[in-house]
Amino acid sequence: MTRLEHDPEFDFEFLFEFDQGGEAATEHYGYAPSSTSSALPLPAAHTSLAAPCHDLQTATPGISAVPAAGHPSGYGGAVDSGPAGYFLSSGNTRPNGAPALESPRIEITSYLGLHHGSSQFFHDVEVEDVLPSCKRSPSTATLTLPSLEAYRDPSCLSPASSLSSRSCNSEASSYESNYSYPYASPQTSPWQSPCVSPKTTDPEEGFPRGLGACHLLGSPRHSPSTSPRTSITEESWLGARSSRPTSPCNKRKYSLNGRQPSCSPHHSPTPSPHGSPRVSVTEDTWLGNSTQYTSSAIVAAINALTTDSLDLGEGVPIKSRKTTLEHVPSVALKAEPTGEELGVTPPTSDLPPEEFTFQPLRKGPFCEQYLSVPQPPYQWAKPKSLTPATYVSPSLPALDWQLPSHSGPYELRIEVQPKSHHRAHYETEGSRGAVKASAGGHPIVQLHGYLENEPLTLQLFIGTADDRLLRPHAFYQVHRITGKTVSTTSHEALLCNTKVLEIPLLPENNMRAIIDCAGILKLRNSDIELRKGETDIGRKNTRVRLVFRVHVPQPSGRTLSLQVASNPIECSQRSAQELPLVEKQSMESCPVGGGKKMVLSGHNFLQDSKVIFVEKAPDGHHVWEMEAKTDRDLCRPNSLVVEIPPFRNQRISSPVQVSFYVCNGKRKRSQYQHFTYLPAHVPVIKTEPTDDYEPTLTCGAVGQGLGPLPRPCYSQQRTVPPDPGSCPVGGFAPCAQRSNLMPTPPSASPKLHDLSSAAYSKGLASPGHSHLGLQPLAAEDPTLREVPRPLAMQPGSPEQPPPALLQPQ
DNA sequence: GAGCTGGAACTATTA
DNA sequence: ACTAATAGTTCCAGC
Repeated sequence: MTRLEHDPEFDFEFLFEFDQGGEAATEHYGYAPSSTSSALPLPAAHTSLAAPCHDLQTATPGISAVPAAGHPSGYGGAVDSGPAGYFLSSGNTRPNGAPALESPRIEITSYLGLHHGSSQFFHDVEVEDVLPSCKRSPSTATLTLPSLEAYRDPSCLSPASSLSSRSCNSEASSYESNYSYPYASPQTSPWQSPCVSPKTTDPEEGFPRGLGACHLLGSPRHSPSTSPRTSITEESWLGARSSRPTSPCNKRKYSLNGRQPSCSPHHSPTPSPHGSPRVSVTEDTWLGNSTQYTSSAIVAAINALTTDSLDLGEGVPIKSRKTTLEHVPSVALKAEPTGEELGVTPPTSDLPPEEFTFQPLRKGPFCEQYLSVPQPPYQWAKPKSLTPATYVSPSLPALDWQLPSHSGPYELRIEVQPKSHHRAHYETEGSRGAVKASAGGHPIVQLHGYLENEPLTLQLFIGTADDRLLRPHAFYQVHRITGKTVSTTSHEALLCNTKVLEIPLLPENNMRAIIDCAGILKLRNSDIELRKGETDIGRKNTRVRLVFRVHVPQPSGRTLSLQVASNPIECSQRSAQELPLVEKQSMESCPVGGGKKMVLSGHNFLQDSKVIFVEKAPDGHHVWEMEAKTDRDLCRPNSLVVEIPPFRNQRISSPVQVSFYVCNGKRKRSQYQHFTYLPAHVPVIKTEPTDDYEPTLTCGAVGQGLGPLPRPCYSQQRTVPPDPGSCPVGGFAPCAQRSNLMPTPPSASPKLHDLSSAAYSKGLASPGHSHLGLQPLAAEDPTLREVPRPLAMQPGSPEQPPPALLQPQ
């Protein structure tokens, strides 16, 4: 097969149509309700993505399970003849403009709530938003965050709540910064978001829409008020701490050593992330300040609540929860009342039927996921403070979706890669600053091909750097850095447990952004691993990537989403100091005979470093291992010259993908790097991924500016099945992630593909599959997570197969 | 004084 | 079960 044959799919893009026309929606999946879109300036539409996007993704599983008569699930939902996907029925819009869901929707299983409670939640919020302002419930102001806090898992909040991150502040600061944001204009503001009601008259109007309101950016931890700190009294703060799960206390015995006097929450050295802001925010303070809060603030608060709920679902570390349980009585008491206080009112008749359907889902499975936690009494539908315009439909791709880095004239490229090492900070620490570039300065990202005058929003989140599909990293979160040294405005958003930094991409800057505002926060493994549904382990899972996304509005009203991931970044202090790291290799392949010299550049190379070539069987075990000769004399801490060993089989007929790693000791090994042995006498096959696009392909958009060597090679980016022919997708070099890194080959003219029904219906057709099949199963369904992914889904594969082909098996 | 950093102590986990 | 090695967290100190 040839790639060309599949180009259309290969290059597929995620085109999200806001359905302004109303019909397109049917063709593309999951889309923003026309109403919403119509009300919002295009730019706004993409800016923030929102939770909604998660809705889709999260919802998918559940939805897909349903016969979905005419209800395409989320993005993939497109059913050829069916009604517009998800929220798209153009003709079926709610009074408020929000598209009405079709009856079948009821079939959505609770599953949605289970893993995507957040989305659901968002959805609810959105729904609420849709409600006329007159219907808003004043009760919003009565939201008793503290109670909710009790449930909240600090860890979940940790990112935001962490003192170190000064989330409270940062959040607040975010808002503040937003105010100052030059592009606050509703029309042009990069922050604009479909989520935010354009009609808002709130003071915060200038503030990045969507971001504040929709995204919760306002993370719960962040006091809605602009000055969280002030609103937090010392007492409340301490109190909050006390509630902290303080995992360390449970584990550590510093007290015994005298190092840490007490584990008492009150004395906890590390202010509980969770605690705090929320808990610390007394009703009084909240209410008191609330007056100054705009609807956005309220939204943020609501979001916070939602976040909590989310946390309960996914984000809340059980450990924390356990702690909470220890205080169950109080918690329960608090929580219950809170719900009451919240004045959560059951969905009223005002709400479209569709929206009601969500109720059960949310409460049921969603909460069940957190068995140990008392169920929050509050109801999702409650928040009604949002303006109609704030309704946001789930339209943007979920964070764990694999998106291309370029499409048509557009290309999102990392002009300057981040350093391969960046010590992440814990919540208990102060910030360790922004991620830097290896040559000094900071990473730079630029969107090429965009000629409009409308600013866009660049999103940044911390993604994984393992061999699986790129997805938000469970143990790391992006941390917004502010200060004199930070020149780039940014805003924090929280999407389903993942912090997203939103940075303006301005035409006057050539759509180029210097990422000097992004730090990395490390969450305690124990907190994350214990949360239900989390299957990833934190131990030795210390590599991340910066993932950038941009949503480009298309003339057609659709939105093109592009994504690019940086080179891996080692975030562990120890690993960074001890483990060898290969950043680049001078060659990607050579004939089976070997003998050629390959230069590795990276870190922590020793004269005693060994380079081991390995061929792995599909099941992971090593079929062949060979130590390559290294030139000790040429060995430098940052470079190593190695002679390619001959492959075990000199008669291969097709390229064979092997791996190699640098070893400094028993357990000090670098990540696997990939290398391809080519048949000795067979001409290089054009389709061989590695060779064709060598220079650019290299990590495509990602690799530039890294040095003399052709390209950085990271295992996760370049994994090619040993035998291309065995690829389930037949010829496609299967690799979702690759797409992010590798530009389309010249021969394959980029085409703007939208996630049309055609493409997605295939993948979505079968119930139970995640939309597009691109979405990491794991993220959605723990059970699926355990299932080994077919090679076709491996990120490292050379090319990204069509969505339809990437379905999990 | 706060934010960054580099180091290292101390605990937890794994081999 | 015990010990050593390794990894994760937290704390300290200097800039």
